[in-house]
Amino acid sequence: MPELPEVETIARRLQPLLPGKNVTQVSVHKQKSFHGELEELIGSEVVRVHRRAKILGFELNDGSYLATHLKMTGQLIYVDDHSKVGGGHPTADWVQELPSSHTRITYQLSDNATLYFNDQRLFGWMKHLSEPEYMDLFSSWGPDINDPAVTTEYLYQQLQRRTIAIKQAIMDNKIVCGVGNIYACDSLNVAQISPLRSAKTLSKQEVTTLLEAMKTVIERGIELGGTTFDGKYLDIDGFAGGYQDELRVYGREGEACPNCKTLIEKIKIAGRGTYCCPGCQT
DNA sequence: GAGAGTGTTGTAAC
DNA sequence: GGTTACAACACTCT
Repeated sequence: MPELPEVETIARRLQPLLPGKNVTQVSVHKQKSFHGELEELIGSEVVRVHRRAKILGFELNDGSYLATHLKMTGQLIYVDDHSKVGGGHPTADWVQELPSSHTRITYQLSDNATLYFNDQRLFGWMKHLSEPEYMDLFSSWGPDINDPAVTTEYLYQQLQRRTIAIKQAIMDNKIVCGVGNIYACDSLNVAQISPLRSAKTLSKQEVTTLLEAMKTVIERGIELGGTTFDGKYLDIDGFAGGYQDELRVYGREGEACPNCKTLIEKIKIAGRGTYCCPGCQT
């Protein structure tokens, strides 16, 4: 499930690979997954790979952008050169079989490189946008969680206006971007705050603790290359991330809390599975 | 074999 | 404006 660390990992891996390459051919296998005019894309050169919130943007040489949101099951897989067995960029074995039944778009690039957009559940998308259209994607959103603009003061002011559960609040893009279900659960466990607490009841000290926990957990997620569950998130070479081995509470119902050894519970908040410790998260 | 659960986000309704 | 419910979808699990 791509959240900020997963998308950031993809951006960092693609940045040294894509700039300077041209789009030579595009095959859209599922019309729903692609928005824009294909003809305008052919011949474009990738200038830069960029992430904002959970959106990945490829800046092109004409000033337009190819933007993508992976939603829950999207993957971007990069293959250096299918004809070079064992050469070039290393990939998982199954990558050699692409395109698969879940491949929605295939981009042929110069130097025989290929970029596959796979998306099992068809929620994800790729859009070719002008610069203003691209910027407009973010117009109603707050800053990224790892943006220095997200200070205790900022977050505290935002939370003071909300009566919703704190877990829901930190996942709200209008407040702060990039915190998904997995990292929200883990951050609240680090901060020892109950996900059920109404947002406005947090003291300034608790907001400070929570913010630090969120930034630390997200940073650790980036360091380890993201979280892979059931193969739903994969890096550009088809391999899994590493954070799932360090998860504190997410997906660990019935296991001991890393803080106090109380058994972790699974509850539901706003229709989303939520894992927390009834012992130390108050 | 039917039904529920999964997770992100925009939208519509309150 | 905040909050809530739901739709978009395919696949797994009960």
